Amino acid sequence: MDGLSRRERQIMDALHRRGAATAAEIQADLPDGPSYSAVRGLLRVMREKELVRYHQDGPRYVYEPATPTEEVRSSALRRVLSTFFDDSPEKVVAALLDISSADLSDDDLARLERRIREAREEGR
Amino acid sequence: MDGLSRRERQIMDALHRRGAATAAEIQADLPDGPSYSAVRGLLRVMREKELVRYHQDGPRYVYEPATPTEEVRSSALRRVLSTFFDDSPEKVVAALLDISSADLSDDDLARLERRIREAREEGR
DNA sequence: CACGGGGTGCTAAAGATTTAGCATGGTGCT
DNA sequence: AGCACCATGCTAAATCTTTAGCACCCCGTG
Repeated sequence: MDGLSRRERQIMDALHRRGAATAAEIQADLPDGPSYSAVRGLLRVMREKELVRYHQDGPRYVYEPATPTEEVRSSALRRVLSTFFDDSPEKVVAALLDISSADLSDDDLARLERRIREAREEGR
Repeated sequence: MDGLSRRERQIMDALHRRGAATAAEIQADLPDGPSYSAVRGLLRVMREKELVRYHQDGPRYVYEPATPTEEVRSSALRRVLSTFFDDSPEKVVAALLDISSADLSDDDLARLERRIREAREEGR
């Protein structure tokens, strides 16, 4: 079985976004309001599949992704890069600016610019 | 029903990557070698759900995504941005450079830099 | 013309996922 | 102690996905 089911993905997303969460918090993040019971059922299965880790926090479990967010993050980015942007980082940056330029201060942009300049200098 | 099933996602990915494809081409792109028949079954359902469009090309159908790639693309990026990068474009750029700096020529980087400078100038 | 090849549609069954609901256990409060 | 509350585990059923396989159609060729 390759890949996650729909709900599993939603849960993993919530977990990566929050870092760690209880069943109730996860439930709150999921679309179409599944029941609490349903969420716990899912989590049980995901525990068995080792998709999530958990540790006890007083009376409840706190879940977190079994594979570190950094890892998943770069493969997610890679996937987007290759399926939607033709493997062109430039296109990603363009889209990124499109999406969020409204929310970017001049400082933010300056920081971006510097990042790239640094990469350039390193590369020579 | 919100979101796609596992196979549906795989198919949509293939379609976005290729722009358009026949059932056989799609099959070739899918993990775990599903049968041709299975692929067509999926496609039939997806047609009904209006996830894909198709048009006849001689004897066969050529499929394409029902919603234009640009749209999906930016929501995919948004999703990654928010679930993995804390809504910080800068972090995305950093990761992007990490992932692909090997493949980026100096020119590429210069182009990136310019893009950002332009955005900056526009914003003032 | 008959046949093979490659496409289509469809149905029905196998398999996964997702859900509800019940049983159980701990904690804190009166 | 007994109750309410909030967790947990589990099973069994509903639902959705995914698959195989058959029937049909069109086209090119021997």
